[in-house]
Amino acid sequence: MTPATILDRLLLISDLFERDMARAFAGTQLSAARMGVLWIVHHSGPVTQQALAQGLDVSARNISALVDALVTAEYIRRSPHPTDRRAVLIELTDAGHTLMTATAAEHAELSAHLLEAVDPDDRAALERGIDAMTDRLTQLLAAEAHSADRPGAGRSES
Amino acid sequence: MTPATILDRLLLISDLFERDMARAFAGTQLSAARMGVLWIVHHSGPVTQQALAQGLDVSARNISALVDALVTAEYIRRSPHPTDRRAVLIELTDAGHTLMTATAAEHAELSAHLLEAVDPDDRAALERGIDAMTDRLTQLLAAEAHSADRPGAGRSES
DNA sequence: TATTGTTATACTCTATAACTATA
DNA sequence: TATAGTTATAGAGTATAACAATA
Repeated sequence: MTPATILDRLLLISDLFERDMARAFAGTQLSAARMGVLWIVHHSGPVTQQALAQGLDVSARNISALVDALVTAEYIRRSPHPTDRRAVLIELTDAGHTLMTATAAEHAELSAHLLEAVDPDDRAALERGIDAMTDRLTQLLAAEAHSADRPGAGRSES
Repeated sequence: MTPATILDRLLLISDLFERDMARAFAGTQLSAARMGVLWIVHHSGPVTQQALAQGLDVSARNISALVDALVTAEYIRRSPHPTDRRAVLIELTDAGHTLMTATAAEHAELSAHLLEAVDPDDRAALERGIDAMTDRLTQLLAAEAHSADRPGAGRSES
Protein backbone atom coordinates (compact mmCIF):
# COMPACT_ATOMS: atom_id res chain seq x y z
CA MET A 1 0.00 0.00 0.00
CA THR A 2 2.71 2.46 0.99
CA PRO A 3 4.74 3.50 -2.05
CA ALA A 4 8.22 2.08 -2.09
CA THR A 5 10.31 5.01 -3.29
CA ILE A 6 10.52 8.68 -2.50
CA LEU A 7 9.48 9.51 -6.06
CA ASP A 8 6.38 7.35 -5.79
CA ARG A 9 5.47 9.10 -2.55
CA LEU A 10 5.83 12.53 -4.10
CA LEU A 11 3.87 11.58 -7.20
CA LEU A 12 1.11 10.19 -5.01
CA ILE A 13 0.78 13.38 -3.00
CA SER A 14 0.83 15.41 -6.24
CA ASP A 15 -2.02 13.29 -7.52
CA LEU A 16 -3.99 13.86 -4.33
CA PHE A 17 -3.56 17.63 -4.69
CA GLU A 18 -4.77 17.45 -8.28
CA ARG A 19 -7.86 15.50 -7.30
CA ASP A 20 -8.56 17.85 -4.41
CA MET A 21 -8.48 20.87 -6.69
CA ALA A 22 -10.50 19.17 -9.41
CA ARG A 23 -13.23 18.34 -6.92
CA ALA A 24 -13.17 21.76 -5.31
CA PHE A 25 -13.68 23.40 -8.72
CA ALA A 26 -16.31 20.95 -10.04
CA GLY A 27 -19.59 22.70 -10.73
CA THR A 28 -18.02 26.16 -10.55
CA GLN A 29 -16.66 28.41 -13.25
CA LEU A 30 -13.18 27.95 -11.83
CA SER A 31 -10.36 25.55 -12.71
CA ALA A 32 -6.72 25.11 -11.82
CA ALA A 33 -5.64 27.10 -14.89
CA ARG A 34 -8.07 29.94 -14.19
CA MET A 35 -7.08 29.98 -10.52
CA GLY A 36 -3.47 30.38 -11.68
CA VAL A 37 -4.45 33.62 -13.37
CA LEU A 38 -6.32 34.85 -10.30
CA TRP A 39 -3.41 33.92 -8.05
CA ILE A 40 -1.00 36.08 -10.01
CA VAL A 41 -3.38 39.04 -10.17
CA HIS A 42 -4.08 38.66 -6.45
CA HIS A 43 -0.40 38.75 -5.57
CA SER A 44 0.90 41.18 -8.19
CA GLY A 45 -1.96 43.61 -8.64
CA PRO A 46 -3.05 44.70 -12.12
CA VAL A 47 -0.99 43.00 -14.84
CA THR A 48 -0.99 42.79 -18.63
CA GLN A 49 -1.94 39.59 -20.39
CA GLN A 50 1.66 39.34 -21.59
CA ALA A 51 2.82 39.27 -17.98
CA LEU A 52 0.30 36.53 -17.23
CA ALA A 53 1.49 34.50 -20.21
CA GLN A 54 5.07 34.74 -19.00
CA GLY A 55 4.19 34.12 -15.36
CA LEU A 56 2.23 30.96 -16.17
CA ASP A 57 4.45 29.93 -19.09
CA VAL A 58 1.57 29.50 -21.52
CA SER A 59 0.74 31.12 -24.86
CA ALA A 60 -0.86 34.54 -25.23
CA ARG A 61 -3.74 32.83 -27.01
CA ASN A 62 -4.37 30.68 -23.98
CA ILE A 63 -4.36 33.69 -21.68
CA SER A 64 -6.98 35.37 -23.87
CA ALA A 65 -9.28 32.38 -23.36
CA LEU A 66 -8.66 32.13 -19.62
CA VAL A 67 -9.22 35.85 -19.17
CA ASP A 68 -12.40 35.71 -21.27
CA ALA A 69 -13.79 33.01 -18.97
CA LEU A 70 -12.83 34.90 -15.81
CA VAL A 71 -14.34 38.13 -17.13
CA THR A 72 -17.56 36.27 -17.90
CA ALA A 73 -17.49 34.84 -14.36
CA GLU A 74 -16.99 38.44 -13.14
CA TYR A 75 -13.87 37.67 -11.10
CA ILE A 76 -11.69 40.05 -13.14
CA ARG A 77 -12.08 42.96 -15.55
CA ARG A 78 -10.03 44.34 -18.43
CA SER A 79 -9.00 47.97 -17.98
CA PRO A 80 -7.13 50.16 -20.45
CA HIS A 81 -3.39 50.38 -19.90
CA PRO A 82 -2.54 53.96 -18.90
CA THR A 83 0.41 54.35 -21.27
CA ASP A 84 0.26 51.51 -23.83
CA ARG A 85 -2.92 51.46 -25.86
CA ARG A 86 -2.16 47.99 -27.26
CA ALA A 87 -2.26 46.44 -23.81
CA VAL A 88 -4.94 45.87 -21.19
CA LEU A 89 -4.60 45.61 -17.44
CA ILE A 90 -6.25 42.68 -15.67
CA GLU A 91 -7.69 43.58 -12.27
CA LEU A 92 -9.73 41.69 -9.70
CA THR A 93 -13.37 42.69 -9.26
CA ASP A 94 -14.80 42.87 -5.76
CA ALA A 95 -16.06 39.31 -6.18
CA GLY A 96 -12.61 38.27 -7.34
CA HIS A 97 -10.97 39.89 -4.37
CA THR A 98 -13.39 38.21 -1.98
CA LEU A 99 -12.77 34.86 -3.66
CA MET A 100 -9.00 35.15 -3.48
CA THR A 101 -9.01 36.28 0.13
CA ALA A 102 -11.01 33.18 1.05
CA THR A 103 -8.85 30.98 -1.15
CA ALA A 104 -5.65 32.24 0.44
CA ALA A 105 -7.10 31.52 3.88
CA GLU A 106 -8.06 27.96 2.89
CA HIS A 107 -4.61 27.50 1.40
CA ALA A 108 -2.95 28.53 4.67
CA GLU A 109 -5.35 26.36 6.65
CA LEU A 110 -4.59 23.28 4.53
CA SER A 111 -0.88 23.90 4.89
CA ALA A 112 -1.24 24.10 8.67
CA HIS A 113 -3.29 20.89 8.76
CA LEU A 114 -0.67 19.04 6.78
CA LEU A 115 2.18 20.24 8.95
CA GLU A 116 0.26 19.32 12.10
CA ALA A 117 0.12 15.74 10.86
CA VAL A 118 3.93 15.57 10.99
CA ASP A 119 5.81 14.72 14.19
CA PRO A 120 7.29 18.03 15.43
CA ASP A 121 10.68 16.35 15.66
CA ASP A 122 10.52 15.52 11.95
CA ARG A 123 9.44 18.88 10.62
CA ALA A 124 12.82 20.54 10.18
CA ALA A 125 14.26 17.50 8.41
CA LEU A 126 11.15 17.27 6.26
CA GLU A 127 11.49 20.85 5.03
CA ARG A 128 15.22 20.48 4.46
CA GLY A 129 14.63 17.26 2.54
CA ILE A 130 11.93 18.70 0.32
CA ASP A 131 14.01 21.77 -0.43
CA ALA A 132 17.03 19.62 -1.25
CA MET A 133 14.98 17.51 -3.67
CA THR A 134 13.44 20.59 -5.22
CA ASP A 135 16.88 22.06 -5.82
CA ARG A 136 18.12 18.83 -7.33
CA LEU A 137 15.08 18.51 -9.56
CA THR A 138 15.51 22.08 -10.74
CA GLN A 139 19.12 21.32 -11.61
CA LEU A 140 18.16 18.21 -13.54
CA LEU A 141 15.50 20.08 -15.48
CA ALA A 142 17.88 22.90 -16.34
CA ALA A 143 20.46 20.38 -17.52
CA GLU A 144 17.90 18.61 -19.72
CA ALA A 145 16.59 21.88 -21.12
CA HIS A 146 20.15 22.92 -21.92
CA SER A 147 20.96 19.72 -23.79
CA ALA A 148 17.64 19.88 -25.63
CA ASP A 149 18.53 23.37 -26.86
CA ARG A 150 21.56 22.12 -28.72
CA PRO A 151 21.03 21.99 -32.48
CA GLY A 152 20.07 18.55 -33.65
CA ALA A 153 18.78 17.47 -30.27
CA GLY A 154 15.30 18.88 -30.68
CA ARG A 155 13.19 21.93 -31.24
CA SER A 156 14.20 25.16 -29.58
CA GLU A 157 11.66 27.22 -27.72
CA SER A 158 11.51 30.95 -27.38
CA MET B 1 12.58 32.94 -3.01
CA THR B 2 12.13 29.72 -1.08
CA PRO B 3 8.43 29.04 -0.56
CA ALA B 4 7.24 29.88 2.92
CA THR B 5 4.87 27.03 3.72
CA ILE B 6 4.98 23.27 3.42
CA LEU B 7 2.06 23.38 1.00
CA ASP B 8 3.86 25.84 -1.25
CA ARG B 9 6.90 23.58 -1.26
CA LEU B 10 4.87 20.53 -2.20
CA LEU B 11 2.97 22.38 -4.92
CA LEU B 12 6.24 23.65 -6.35
CA ILE B 13 7.73 20.19 -6.59
CA SER B 14 4.49 18.90 -8.13
CA ASP B 15 4.73 21.61 -10.75
CA LEU B 16 8.33 20.67 -11.50
CA PHE B 17 7.32 17.04 -12.04
CA GLU B 18 4.55 18.14 -14.39
CA ARG B 19 6.91 20.26 -16.44
CA ASP B 20 9.47 17.48 -16.53
CA MET B 21 6.94 15.02 -17.91
CA ALA B 22 5.49 17.51 -20.36
CA ARG B 23 8.93 18.20 -21.78
CA ALA B 24 9.89 14.54 -21.87
CA PHE B 25 6.77 13.75 -23.92
CA ALA B 26 6.95 16.75 -26.25
CA GLY B 27 7.34 15.68 -29.86
CA THR B 28 6.42 12.07 -29.09
CA GLN B 29 3.12 10.24 -29.29
CA LEU B 30 3.12 9.92 -25.50
CA SER B 31 1.53 12.01 -22.75
CA ALA B 32 0.99 11.74 -19.01
CA ALA B 33 -2.47 10.24 -19.53
CA ARG B 34 -1.25 7.70 -22.09
CA MET B 35 1.70 6.80 -19.88
CA GLY B 36 -0.80 6.12 -17.09
CA VAL B 37 -2.37 3.45 -19.27
CA LEU B 38 0.99 1.92 -20.13
CA TRP B 39 2.04 1.97 -16.48
CA ILE B 40 -0.95 -0.10 -15.43
CA VAL B 41 -0.55 -2.58 -18.25
CA HIS B 42 3.16 -2.85 -17.50
CA HIS B 43 2.52 -3.64 -13.84
CA SER B 44 -0.69 -5.66 -14.08
CA GLY B 45 -0.28 -7.53 -17.35
CA PRO B 46 -3.18 -7.76 -19.82
CA VAL B 47 -6.23 -5.88 -18.56
CA THR B 48 -9.66 -4.93 -19.85
CA GLN B 49 -10.49 -1.34 -20.70
CA GLN B 50 -12.95 -1.38 -17.81
CA ALA B 51 -10.11 -2.17 -15.43
CA LEU B 52 -8.10 0.69 -16.90
CA ALA B 53 -11.03 3.09 -16.46
CA GLN B 54 -11.34 2.11 -12.81
CA GLY B 55 -7.60 2.12 -12.19
CA LEU B 56 -7.18 5.61 -13.62
CA ASP B 57 -10.57 6.89 -12.43
CA VAL B 58 -11.63 8.17 -15.83
CA SER B 59 -14.56 7.37 -18.12
CA ALA B 60 -14.71 4.35 -20.39
CA ARG B 61 -15.00 6.76 -23.30
CA ASN B 62 -11.73 8.35 -22.36
CA ILE B 63 -10.00 4.98 -22.15
CA SER B 64 -11.20 4.15 -25.67
CA ALA B 65 -9.48 7.27 -26.97
CA LEU B 66 -6.27 6.72 -25.00
CA VAL B 67 -6.11 3.09 -26.13
CA ASP B 68 -6.77 4.11 -29.73
CA ALA B 69 -3.80 6.47 -29.64
CA LEU B 70 -1.52 3.89 -28.02
CA VAL B 71 -2.56 1.23 -30.53
CA THR B 72 -1.77 3.66 -33.36
CA ALA B 73 1.59 4.34 -31.75
CA GLU B 74 2.07 0.54 -31.58
CA TYR B 75 2.82 0.43 -27.88
CA ILE B 76 -0.19 -1.80 -27.09
CA ARG B 77 -2.60 -4.10 -28.91
CA ARG B 78 -6.20 -5.15 -28.35
CA SER B 79 -6.64 -8.93 -28.00
CA PRO B 80 -9.90 -10.84 -27.63
CA HIS B 81 -10.85 -11.70 -24.08
CA PRO B 82 -10.73 -15.50 -23.68
CA THR B 83 -14.08 -15.85 -21.95
CA ASP B 84 -16.01 -12.59 -22.44
CA ARG B 85 -16.59 -11.68 -26.06
CA ARG B 86 -17.73 -8.16 -25.15
CA ALA B 87 -14.35 -7.32 -23.64
CA VAL B 88 -10.85 -6.86 -25.00
CA LEU B 89 -7.53 -7.39 -23.31
CA ILE B 90 -4.92 -4.65 -23.58
CA GLU B 91 -1.38 -5.98 -23.89
CA LEU B 92 2.00 -4.35 -24.44
CA THR B 93 3.66 -4.87 -27.80
CA ASP B 94 7.39 -5.53 -27.91
CA ALA B 95 7.94 -1.82 -28.47
CA GLY B 96 5.68 -1.05 -25.51
CA HIS B 97 7.55 -3.46 -23.30
CA THR B 98 10.88 -1.96 -24.32
CA LEU B 99 9.55 1.54 -23.64
CA MET B 100 8.20 0.67 -20.22
CA THR B 101 11.34 -1.16 -19.16
CA ALA B 102 13.36 1.94 -20.00
CA THR B 103 10.80 4.22 -18.36
CA ALA B 104 10.82 2.19 -15.15
CA ALA B 105 14.62 2.38 -15.09
CA GLU B 106 14.57 6.17 -15.55
CA HIS B 107 11.92 6.42 -12.86
CA ALA B 108 14.10 4.50 -10.40
CA GLU B 109 17.13 6.53 -11.39
CA LEU B 110 15.33 9.83 -10.80
CA SER B 111 14.09 8.62 -7.44
CA ALA B 112 17.64 7.68 -6.45
CA HIS B 113 18.99 11.06 -7.59
CA LEU B 114 16.39 12.88 -5.52
CA LEU B 115 17.07 10.84 -2.42
CA GLU B 116 20.82 11.34 -2.81
CA ALA B 117 20.24 15.09 -2.63
CA VAL B 118 18.88 14.67 0.92
CA ASP B 119 21.13 14.54 3.96
CA PRO B 120 21.19 10.86 5.04
CA ASP B 121 20.32 11.95 8.58
CA ASP B 122 17.13 13.58 7.26
CA ARG B 123 15.87 10.75 5.08
CA ALA B 124 13.90 8.77 7.62
CA ALA B 125 12.14 11.87 8.93
CA LEU B 126 11.46 13.00 5.37
CA GLU B 127 9.72 9.75 4.47
CA ARG B 128 7.78 9.71 7.74
CA GLY B 129 6.71 13.30 7.19
CA ILE B 130 5.58 12.78 3.63
CA ASP B 131 3.64 9.68 4.58
CA ALA B 132 2.00 11.52 7.48
CA MET B 133 0.93 14.37 5.20
CA THR B 134 -0.31 11.91 2.58
CA ASP B 135 -2.43 10.14 5.17
CA ARG B 136 -3.83 13.42 6.44
CA LEU B 137 -4.59 14.63 2.95
CA THR B 138 -6.34 11.36 2.15
CA GLN B 139 -8.46 11.78 5.28
CA LEU B 140 -9.38 15.33 4.37
CA LEU B 141 -10.35 14.29 0.86
CA ALA B 142 -12.47 11.42 2.13
CA ALA B 143 -14.23 13.73 4.58
CA GLU B 144 -14.96 16.28 1.85
CA ALA B 145 -16.17 13.60 -0.55
CA HIS B 146 -18.47 12.28 2.14
CA SER B 147 -20.00 15.65 2.94
CA ALA B 148 -20.27 16.47 -0.76
CA ASP B 149 -22.36 13.33 -1.21
CA ARG B 150 -25.13 14.72 0.93
CA PRO B 151 -27.32 17.18 -0.88
CA GLY B 152 -27.42 20.47 0.96
CA ALA B 153 -24.51 19.65 3.23
CA GLY B 154 -21.16 21.41 3.08
CA ARG B 155 -20.10 24.49 1.22
CA SER B 156 -21.63 24.36 -2.20
CA GLU B 157 -21.32 27.20 -4.64
CA SER B 158 -23.89 26.88 -7.36
C1' DT C 1 10.09 46.48 -37.32
C1' DA C 2 8.53 44.71 -32.77
C1' DT C 3 4.89 43.95 -29.43
C1' DT C 4 -0.06 43.21 -27.54
C1' DG C 5 -3.93 40.92 -28.00
C1' DT C 6 -7.51 38.51 -30.99
C1' DT C 7 -9.25 35.36 -34.56
C1' DA C 8 -8.69 30.91 -36.88
C1' DT C 9 -7.59 26.26 -36.49
C1' DA C 10 -6.25 21.97 -34.37
C1' DC C 11 -4.99 18.46 -30.90
C1' DT C 12 -5.44 16.24 -26.22
C1' DC C 13 -7.99 15.11 -22.13
C1' DT C 14 -12.12 14.91 -20.10
C1' DA C 15 -17.33 14.08 -19.46
C1' DT C 16 -22.30 12.36 -20.37
C1' DA C 17 -25.58 10.01 -23.27
C1' DA C 18 -27.08 6.82 -26.70
C1' DC C 19 -26.05 2.68 -29.02
C1' DT C 20 -24.32 -2.34 -30.21
C1' DA C 21 -22.96 -6.68 -28.89
C1' DT C 22 -22.69 -9.84 -25.45
C1' DA C 23 -23.53 -11.81 -20.68
C1' DT D 1 -31.48 -6.40 -17.24
C1' DA D 2 -26.57 -5.45 -16.78
C1' DT D 3 -21.93 -4.89 -18.65
C1' DA D 4 -17.93 -3.79 -22.24
C1' DG D 5 -16.83 -0.90 -25.53
C1' DT D 6 -17.82 2.56 -29.38
C1' DT D 7 -20.01 6.58 -31.56
C1' DA D 8 -21.77 11.26 -30.92
C1' DT D 9 -21.29 15.49 -28.86
C1' DA D 10 -19.41 19.01 -25.85
C1' DG D 11 -16.19 21.82 -23.10
C1' DA D 12 -11.58 23.08 -21.22
C1' DG D 13 -6.65 23.68 -21.83
C1' DT D 14 -3.06 23.92 -24.82
C1' DA D 15 -0.40 25.20 -29.16
C1' DT D 16 0.99 27.68 -33.72
C1' DA D 17 -0.06 30.96 -37.33
C1' DA D 18 -2.06 35.00 -39.33
C1' DC D 19 -3.80 39.43 -38.38
C1' DA D 20 -4.93 44.26 -36.46
C1' DA D 21 -3.70 48.06 -33.72
C1' DT D 22 -0.21 50.35 -31.57
C1' DA D 23 4.63 51.29 -30.13
